[in-house]
Amino acid sequence: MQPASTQDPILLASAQSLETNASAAPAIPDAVVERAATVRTRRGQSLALSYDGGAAAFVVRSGILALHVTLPEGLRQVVAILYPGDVVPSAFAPPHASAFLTAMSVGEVLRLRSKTFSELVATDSDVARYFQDAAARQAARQGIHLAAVGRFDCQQRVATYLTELALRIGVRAPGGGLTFEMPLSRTDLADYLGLNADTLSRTMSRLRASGLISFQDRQHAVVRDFVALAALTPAAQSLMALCGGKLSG
Amino acid sequence: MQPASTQDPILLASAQSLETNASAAPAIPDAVVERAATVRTRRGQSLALSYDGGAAAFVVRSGILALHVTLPEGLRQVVAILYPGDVVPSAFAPPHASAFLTAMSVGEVLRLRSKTFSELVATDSDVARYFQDAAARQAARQGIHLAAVGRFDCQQRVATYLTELALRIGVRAPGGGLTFEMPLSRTDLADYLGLNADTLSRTMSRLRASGLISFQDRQHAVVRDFVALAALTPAAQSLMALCGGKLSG
DNA sequence: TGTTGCGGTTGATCGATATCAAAGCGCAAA
DNA sequence: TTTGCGCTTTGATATCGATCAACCGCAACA
Repeated sequence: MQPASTQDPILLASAQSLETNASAAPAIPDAVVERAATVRTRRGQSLALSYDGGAAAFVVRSGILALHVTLPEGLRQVVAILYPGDVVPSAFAPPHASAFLTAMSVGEVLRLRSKTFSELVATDSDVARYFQDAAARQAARQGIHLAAVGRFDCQQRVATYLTELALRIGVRAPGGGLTFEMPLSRTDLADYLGLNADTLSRTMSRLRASGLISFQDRQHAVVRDFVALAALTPAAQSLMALCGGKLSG
Repeated sequence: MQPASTQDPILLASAQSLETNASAAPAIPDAVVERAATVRTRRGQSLALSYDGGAAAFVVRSGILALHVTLPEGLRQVVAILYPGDVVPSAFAPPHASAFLTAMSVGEVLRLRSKTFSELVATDSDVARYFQDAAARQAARQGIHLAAVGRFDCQQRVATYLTELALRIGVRAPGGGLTFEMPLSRTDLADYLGLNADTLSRTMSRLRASGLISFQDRQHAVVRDFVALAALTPAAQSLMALCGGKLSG
């Protein structure tokens, strides 16, 4: 496979078929919904990973969440961004790392006791299949993200993030391009990408200056040239496969 | 069959005894073993993630493996190091990323068709529980590792890796300290830690010069002062919880 | 109305790490 | 043995991103 170029037909195809590719997460099994408490989130709300002192498991129904960890010395890292369909048993979070979930938008999250969820996975084959799918999707995304943090330069990381968001939640803007709401604050995004917030801001400004993106306000981005943006990230193809289910051809 | 650590089943961290190894991987369910092909690995051997053109799932029985990905522009990243008990369905690997498994030591790996494994998880509650445990352990480790790559400086990353290895496979050396075999080459380790190989080599040399570690040869490390080494990584506590007993004092 | 605080942006500077280059080492094939 | 090659180490230099500091916009609030 070739690196992405601006002429890449796959990229073009994706840019043109964005309306249809809204995320392909399978429906959450009824057995899970029935046994879960529904939590309606608002932006900024944080959810403890424990629940009456016991472990909990979360399933994202809608909206976007982030899983934060803080290690000693004040090192903060956003370990994962969670989209609808994703599953987070509290055991997924590293121990002794002050882990917590934060809602980045309004949405709904299902919460169960870990034991309940675990039993469901063990006894209900639909839930088991659902869990396997979710775990695989999330692991694959984490792999890409690790490669981005470990190997990409600043601009590539930012382009990767923007490309993923555009694919996941972008909608066609009136003047052409794709609009979406930026779920993470600049600070959280820096913690996600392994960058300094100042550096991130500079990189954003450079992308804005180059005309690839623009901002209505800090939280509303417009991708003016998706193909050029995607060409900036070495992970473009992988992102298409992960986030744009309809273009696998 | 087993890695070198069988000589000393109880890990000792300097003078402090570790409690029973809470993180010891549970036994692989018989149902998995019965349906799997056993692959005996030697160091350097690579295993394709597909199997007769179909997806495969792997379960590590003994030894250590690495999951490599290569993104366009030649960016290599070791996405995970796999220890006994770990599970890797090929769907865990990012798509379009030239992913493959490489054995880093002699060992045994069970290989199944993905479909077979998936059905087992869906129908056998022991397997389902096993898979959940493995997925959680691996996700938690990945979280720590992401934080290390995203937020730690060079020395902290190396100390983190060495601490984890010492906890997992270190055995007490005659002259005091903990010995273990380094499963990754310097190049692979650099790709795992998100560092340049030159920089990694320099950092190792500095640690060696400071007396914390020494090398019999490139692949045989001796941790001379585990406590001091662990003190260099902000993730020490998390690693203790994930990889072995806990620091008692 | 001013004050305070927080998050974001931008500039100037510094330093850790990447890059480039050269040499040593280990190992396998010839 | 020699040859060759890949991995490792080490030195010199370059550079990207972090750090420090100032300022802005905005919201909460007295």
